[in-house]
Amino acid sequence: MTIVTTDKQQVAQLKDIFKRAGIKLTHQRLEVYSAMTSADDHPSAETIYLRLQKKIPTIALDTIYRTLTTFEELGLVKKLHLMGERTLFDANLHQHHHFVCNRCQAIHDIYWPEFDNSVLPDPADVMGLAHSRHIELRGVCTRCMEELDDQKKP
Amino acid sequence: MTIVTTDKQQVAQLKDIFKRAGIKLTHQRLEVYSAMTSADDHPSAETIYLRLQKKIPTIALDTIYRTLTTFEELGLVKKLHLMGERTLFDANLHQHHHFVCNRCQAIHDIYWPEFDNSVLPDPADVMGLAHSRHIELRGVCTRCMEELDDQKKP
DNA sequence: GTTAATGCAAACGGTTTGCAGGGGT
DNA sequence: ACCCCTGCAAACCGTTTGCATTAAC
Repeated sequence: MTIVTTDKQQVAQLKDIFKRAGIKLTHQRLEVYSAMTSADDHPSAETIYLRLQKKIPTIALDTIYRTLTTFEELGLVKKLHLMGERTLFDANLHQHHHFVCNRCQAIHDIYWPEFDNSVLPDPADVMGLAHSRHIELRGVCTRCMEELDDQKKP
Repeated sequence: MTIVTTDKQQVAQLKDIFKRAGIKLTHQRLEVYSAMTSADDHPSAETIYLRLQKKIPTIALDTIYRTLTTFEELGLVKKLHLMGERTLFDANLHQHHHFVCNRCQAIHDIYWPEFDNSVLPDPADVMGLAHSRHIELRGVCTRCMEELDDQKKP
């Protein structure tokens, strides 16, 4: 489900988006965006920071925060508030949901178009107009279940 | 959907629960529990703190945090991480979901047993065993929609 | 009387902000 | 040349923690 684009395409897209928004396309913003779209997990600001330090040793953590906030305002990334601790960021803009493993904290994407297109129950409909719907499943992931099984029979 | 119990029943229930857990039933814990079960919103620790200051002027905010954490470990309340900012607490233990108004930040409970009992899609099933499922709807509540309409036609 | 819970204050960690210098347009 | 963005450091705010006192058992 990952959108594969060449770097050149990404840069051209970004240049256009930033031009429309009237803000500058800096090296840091490019790298943060690249790190976000190439991430196959749901990184925190600090995770992006650590990953970029190899490429840009002088980058500052608050720049990551500012950049990701800018990206969110432009609709390039979404914030996730799953674990209650730090904010996570997601560059996957396709409608999807999340499975969180309570043991290893891994987060997996779930696609469920039948749910996305289903009609909300009456009580929810009366409450207002829902623009978005997000499911958070919590449990134990397959790998952790295997590890737990292995512990039982040594 | 609110469970109505008399104070005496609540105290008896709590005494039993705390005895089993081997911890003390203090005045503060009683009042926090009472404030939680009588709340018809989804209060933060600070909200509970402000509400209790009238009854217990010397109560401290960190006591609220400790108490609510204890309650959560006992399964008496649940933590909510909806808005990304502060943690909210919910004494409604019935399986339910939430509608968050993006305009006024109001949070409404949604009951949707058909969803709760529905079979998860294959991809989610492969990821692991889901113990809980929670939907977060976001949009504009009915009241805010009316207010927005009123602004349009003065 | 023993032990755990409270209140206070200080620490903590993630995030935000004020400011001066540097880089994009 | 202009102004925005960055890096640095300090502030910020919700939450947690160490410690002495107080209250529940």
